[in-house]
Amino acid sequence: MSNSEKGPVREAPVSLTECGAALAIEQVPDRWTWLILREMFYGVSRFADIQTDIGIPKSVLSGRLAQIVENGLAKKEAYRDGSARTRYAYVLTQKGRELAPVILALMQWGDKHIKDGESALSLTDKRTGNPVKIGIVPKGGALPLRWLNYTPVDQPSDVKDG
Amino acid sequence: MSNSEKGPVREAPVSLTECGAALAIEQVPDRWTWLILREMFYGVSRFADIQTDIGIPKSVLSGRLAQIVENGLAKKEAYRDGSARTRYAYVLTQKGRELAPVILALMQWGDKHIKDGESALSLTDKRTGNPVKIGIVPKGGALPLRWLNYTPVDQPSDVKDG
DNA sequence: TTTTCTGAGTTTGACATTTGAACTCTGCTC
DNA sequence: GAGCAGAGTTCAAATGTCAAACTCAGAAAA
Repeated sequence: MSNSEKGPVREAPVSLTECGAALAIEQVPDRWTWLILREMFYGVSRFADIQTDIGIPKSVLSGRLAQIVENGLAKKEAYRDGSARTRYAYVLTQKGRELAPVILALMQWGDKHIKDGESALSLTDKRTGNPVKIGIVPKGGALPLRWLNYTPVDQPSDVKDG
Repeated sequence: MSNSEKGPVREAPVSLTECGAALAIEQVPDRWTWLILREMFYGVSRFADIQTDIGIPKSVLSGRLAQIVENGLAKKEAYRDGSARTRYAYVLTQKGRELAPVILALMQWGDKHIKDGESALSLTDKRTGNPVKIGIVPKGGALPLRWLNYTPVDQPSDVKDG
């Protein structure tokens, strides 16, 4: 990033109430909320599945899901597993889905700086199969989210795409 | 995003310990840490400046800064304001600076979904002056961070760039 | 020399949140 | 009508947060 270098900066040029980043942080304020959203990106949508996958206490999960729904990041949808009674799944809304670049940027950063360059998920352009990443692009130059394809790299898993 | 749609996903394809995003979240786990990093991106580096800018209790700031330094996101640098005694500033390392795409993606999302499209910061390509954004790009197609220029949009502020 | 000032903390004690375990509620299926 | 399972709620203990008061270092003023 860049600004003029005349003396130390004594305050942010954009206040907390006007800064999109600060406002976004209010809606995704903590570790658990991030991890829950990560699960939802992967398509994990049920209370118990999320709970065991990330090891969150049920009481906390319950509260976080309520916030997530209230903020419009996900919605509670009825589903029926076989002939069992109606249950609920939490699925991302458009607003929630559009957090994907944030999560992916986070992943890219973690892969580079914590995993020393090893990535557990490969991202490609669904049409061409070419690898993609998150980065700075001229306005209008980004690929739409719906062209993004992801495949786990290493461990034999059940999610795959074609 | 995309995966095959045969039944609900019951667990994430990438475990917490292998997922770059999950590992990244461990290093930036909460609201305060995000807000502190936001300050540092803007160049605010002094304890007292960060403290009053985001309204964090000193005791919490002290702890968070220690974590941030320990995780290698920033380093504590001596500085001397005029002839006064040596003091310390917290400045981002390369690792910390490379969180920029995450913060900017967050900002972009907040501007779109919380501020209804109004942005307080305009991002441009430093060489051409053309507007840029964060998005999905073919590998190798992203602009390097050092070409990024940001200018506060509206409020008469002291940070400017040319 | 002693005092004052200021940035950068630490300490304190009241308050809030998180945790894990146990409990509840609901409506199928046996 | 008993058992079961998913999705919670409730509880007490541990942990974290907050605001205010206190400490510490060293330069400068008195």
